[in-house]
Amino acid sequence: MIALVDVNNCYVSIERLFDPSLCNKPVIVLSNNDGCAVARSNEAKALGIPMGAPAFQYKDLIIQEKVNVLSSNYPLYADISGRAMNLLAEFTDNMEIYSIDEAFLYFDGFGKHFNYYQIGEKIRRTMIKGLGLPVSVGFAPTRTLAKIANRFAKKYPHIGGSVCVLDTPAKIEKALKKTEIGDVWGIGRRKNLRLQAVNVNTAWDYTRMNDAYLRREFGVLGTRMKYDLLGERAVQQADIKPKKSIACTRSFKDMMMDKNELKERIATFTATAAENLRQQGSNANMIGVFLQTNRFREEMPQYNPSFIFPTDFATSSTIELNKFAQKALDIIFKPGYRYKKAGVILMGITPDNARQTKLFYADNPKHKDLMQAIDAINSKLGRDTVTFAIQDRKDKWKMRQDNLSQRYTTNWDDLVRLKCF
DNA sequence: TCTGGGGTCCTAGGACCC
DNA sequence: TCTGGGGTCCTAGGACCC
Repeated sequence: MIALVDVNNCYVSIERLFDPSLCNKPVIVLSNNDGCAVARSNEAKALGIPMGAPAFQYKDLIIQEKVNVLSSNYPLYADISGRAMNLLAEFTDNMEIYSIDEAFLYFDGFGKHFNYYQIGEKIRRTMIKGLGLPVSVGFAPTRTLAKIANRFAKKYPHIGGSVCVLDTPAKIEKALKKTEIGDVWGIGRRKNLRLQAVNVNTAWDYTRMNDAYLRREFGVLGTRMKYDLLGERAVQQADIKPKKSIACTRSFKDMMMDKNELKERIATFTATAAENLRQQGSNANMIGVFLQTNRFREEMPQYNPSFIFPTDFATSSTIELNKFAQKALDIIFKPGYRYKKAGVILMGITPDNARQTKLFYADNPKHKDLMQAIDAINSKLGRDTVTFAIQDRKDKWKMRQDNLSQRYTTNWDDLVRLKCF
């Protein structure tokens, strides 16, 4: 069996750990620049605030219903997520961390008569007691079914208290018949529409489709999904692999026209991406840069250029990468447009120990030591202690974060304070 | 006024090889 | 009139995930 464990309303639950007054109240957490709702408490969901809702469109409802609105605090969420994963890792020797708030736990070889409800309950108790986070647990023979089991655990918490076990063909069939096809893991908006057009409305309907048709219309993923839904493992566990692309992209608070300001942004994005690249011990062979105007302002002229530069050699040096990034910017920048978003993407990533050397070009060997020194200082004394001269010292580009909680677990100055009465 | 960020995988088609 | 067969690699774009 495979368990999918996920933290309920993850970011909201984490905020509640440090501010219990948020419990039992509608709460939403917003994306960068306080843009869209990316996490909602059950109370907020009940008010009809959808996932990804732009905050300004729900302003009236938020005021009227006294919805607590928070800016996202990613360093805090990443730290708590790490602790949650450590706790979960105690339950099995084979765990796949799927996202910041979910993990697949493999219970292979535990036998038919193992009591999965009990282990599910134990996981829930452990997470509440050890960390204060509410989780849902879904058990099933395959990953796609475990996702469905997890949905049921959330949807019908009275059935065994947020644990759902799909362990017999009869239970699986019943669950599939009750699951709309659009809610299946791997069916997005497009495929949902195409399936409904041929009268496939539930996950069960999908398993009744013939293989050749699924292969032709939905590719290999289409047939794999069918068998996964029937309880045969067709969707394999993902290995832990280094990333194949590393990006740093941001929307700006205001639209931007000045090329020098964009140069600074691109340099800063490159520095961040390169730092992540070095952290996984890799080098990049290509760097892509893009600009975007504001797509929501249709009356304004639109321009969304991008350019991918092959670097002359595999490198993780911020200095080298930024040279290419700036060249790319020179190529795509056109004056007169108001840019709303920009980004840098590192691609063609290869590990440090499998580096293709070039005959005519080489990395400056001094860069490696320099980067190591910079990374060491920044990791010890805080992000952005050492930056490149082209980078602004942040103040100017501060995101809109009107309701940011403290970095309770990642910054000494933000530790929780207790008062003695 | 205001609308996120960071990833993965698959496929078809082109270009190339012997 | 008529023009093989069997591959690999790369890329852009689409679709999906949280």
